[in-house]
Amino acid sequence: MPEANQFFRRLKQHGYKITPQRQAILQCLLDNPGHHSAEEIHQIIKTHYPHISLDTVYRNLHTMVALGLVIALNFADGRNRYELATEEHHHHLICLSCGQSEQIDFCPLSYMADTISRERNFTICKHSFEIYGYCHNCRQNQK
Amino acid sequence: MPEANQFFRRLKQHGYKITPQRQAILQCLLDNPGHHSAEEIHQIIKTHYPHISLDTVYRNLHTMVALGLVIALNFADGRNRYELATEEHHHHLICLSCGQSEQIDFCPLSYMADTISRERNFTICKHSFEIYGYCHNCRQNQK
DNA sequence: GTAGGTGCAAACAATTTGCACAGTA
DNA sequence: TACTGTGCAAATTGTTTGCACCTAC
Repeated sequence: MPEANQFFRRLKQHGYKITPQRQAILQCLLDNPGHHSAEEIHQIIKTHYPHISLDTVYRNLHTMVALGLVIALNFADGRNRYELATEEHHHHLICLSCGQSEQIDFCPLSYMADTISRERNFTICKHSFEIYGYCHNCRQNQK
Repeated sequence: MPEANQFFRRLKQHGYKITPQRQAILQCLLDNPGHHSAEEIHQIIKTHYPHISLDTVYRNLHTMVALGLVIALNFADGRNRYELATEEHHHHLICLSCGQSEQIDFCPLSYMADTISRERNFTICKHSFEIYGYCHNCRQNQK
């Protein structure tokens, strides 16, 4: 696992042990680009590592977010999604019918961040920009 | 309640009855501009209408969102916020420490909506754009 | 060997639902 | 009167936590 090593190194640097569970979670995120819920990640890992518990997935995603290895997204369905922090920064078009999402490369914050920090005296940590609606396929099927 | 009548009319048009609970919820949103969680709305109403149940608040907010009278916002803390659909469209700066929010009048979608609908073949229903960080006060206090 | 990590089960918080009764139209 | 709406309690969903055992280092 070539790419994975940089993540293991960063875990170690912060005093975290490299357990098989942590390896599996990172490998899963590397192998499956895009955002996934904790439940999805758990299901994917279980196919080749049946004994991992959902709690462990949550716990480790949480620490990986805290270390900046992983980014957490909150979508409108009340379920968090996670993706590797290395992925290009982007936002999403999310279909309310099939749940599929496409990327939007444009980020409004890139134009606003400086102005907001300065004029509003606000330290920006993270942001969300997601667009919900119906994709081409689902619109067709509903007619 | 002058302003409230237009909402009652729209409920009636769709075959919904005007119950005191529904009146109280709408009045609460009219009297308290901005977004509030279901729990907050329930607490506010209980001060002068002690017998309303939280379930009823949820149920009615849900139908009001479906009718377009109310808008639901999902913030990062996993609790939905609701505001009247008549309020000026805006987004938020949300402090991760004190939870207070300020409005941002700028909406990135106003510049992108047409392009996305056309180029991505996507029917836009709603969107989120919220910026999280630390407000001036909280940054001061943490030092 | 030892501290941190895991799995299990139980706890939690936000929200939804089934059901019998109550209240609007 | 008829049927929608309500309150209560219980169920559900996503996530967190306490605890005893396990394992990476």
